[in-house]
Amino acid sequence: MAGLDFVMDGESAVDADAPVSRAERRDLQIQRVMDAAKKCFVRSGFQGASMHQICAEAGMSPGALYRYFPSKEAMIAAITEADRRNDAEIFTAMFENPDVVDGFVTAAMAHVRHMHESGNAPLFAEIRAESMRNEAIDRTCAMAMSEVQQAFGKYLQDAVDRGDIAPAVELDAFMPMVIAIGEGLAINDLPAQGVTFESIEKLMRVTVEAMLRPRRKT
Amino acid sequence: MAGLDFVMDGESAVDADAPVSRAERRDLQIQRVMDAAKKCFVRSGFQGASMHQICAEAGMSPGALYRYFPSKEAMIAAITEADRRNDAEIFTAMFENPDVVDGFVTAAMAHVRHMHESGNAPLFAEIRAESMRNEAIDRTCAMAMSEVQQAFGKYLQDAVDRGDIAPAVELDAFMPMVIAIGEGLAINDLPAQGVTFESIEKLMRVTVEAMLRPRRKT
DNA sequence: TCGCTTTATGCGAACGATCATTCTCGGTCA
DNA sequence: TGACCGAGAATGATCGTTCGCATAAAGCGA
Repeated sequence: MAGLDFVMDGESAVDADAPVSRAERRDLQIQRVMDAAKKCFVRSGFQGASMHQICAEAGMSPGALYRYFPSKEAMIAAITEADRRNDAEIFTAMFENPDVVDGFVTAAMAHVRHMHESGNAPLFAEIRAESMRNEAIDRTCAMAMSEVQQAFGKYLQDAVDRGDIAPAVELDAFMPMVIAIGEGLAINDLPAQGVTFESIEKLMRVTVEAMLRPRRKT
Repeated sequence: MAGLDFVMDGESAVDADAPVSRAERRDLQIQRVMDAAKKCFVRSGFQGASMHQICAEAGMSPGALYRYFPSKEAMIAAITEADRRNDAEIFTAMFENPDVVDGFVTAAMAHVRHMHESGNAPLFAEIRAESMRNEAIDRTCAMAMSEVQQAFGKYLQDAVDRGDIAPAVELDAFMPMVIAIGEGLAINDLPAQGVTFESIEKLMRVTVEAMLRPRRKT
């Protein structure tokens, strides 16, 4: 009788599917829904993707899906936050590089690479468009990015204080402009247009160098 | 009985609405619909804005509106093309400036200014997001911009040939990158974030100068 | 370990609302 | 008179969401 306990059987073969607690399984299901939702949002946009499509992609019924997310808006918020937080993490590596220009260029290139490989550019464009009219999404973005922005500001200010760099404009103006430029690169997925990573990095280095250590006069 | 004809009453006051031919009136109505649609698309996005909302904004019934546009998709295409063409025109002034750096910076600043004043940034973001998943919209964008891009390429090539500039990377890579950066600036509406036009122009000039006339070595 | 209750999970039909679009018909011009 | 225009109800489809019900798992006193 005890031999029929399939839970024990599963454990002896692979521990990939069997020995999961209630809470673990729940997290797994949430992840499953989010993966499906992300795929649908990339394909059709937030408003364009229907809950039925997301259900089909997740292999789940509407009744089941709504056990994990109370509404479509909550799903959009969750996807947005996860995506923004993921992007933000890439930049944290920058703060350990003592050379500001090199640190920034390296981090930005990692971001470009990640955007290209993950195919998340359409999702990012969608998030950006949505955040301009949906204040809740805008706040979600701001929250997820605020830590990196603060760290970035401090990173730059330290470099200014020690005389390593002398930005062409005040940091208050510099930060938003760099972020804007970065977003442009993120949305456009240049490698997909045939631009080599080498070209991107070269031009980015020249640009950042000029912004942070401008020539005396013109 | 004739005194009840309010159309004739209007003529006696101002000639702004009365003496129009059938075709002229049709163009006027089309413009009215497009203005309303643009407003709704800015507010709610392409998918989020309903035809009923657009009808209400235009002060028109669905039956009337569908006399001028066969479908919502056609309206999206029309709005997209008009917006892209409008943006493209701003850049044509650049090609008459013999100084490439100054020409580009001046045109780009005009674009930033226009984006800020017209409040079209959300519409642009929406267009950009939509063009990544809707091939028809993508083609509409490409068509509207192709002339300016070609002219821009020629403008730069001429400057290269006469030794005025020496871009940090090949023009084939330079063009998409500059466009990407420009889109980032367009979406972010920096003046709305408190960044002054002076700061934007200064950093832009430093950047463009560095991209087109890079320092010898690093 | 056994039965019993409680809770969590999943399905899929069904809901009312809203969607883009069409139809019908009366009015207005050339 | 005939082509065009406009209103607004109506259409079928699809939307996000809910409901009822069945099953599986966890909790628990004995």
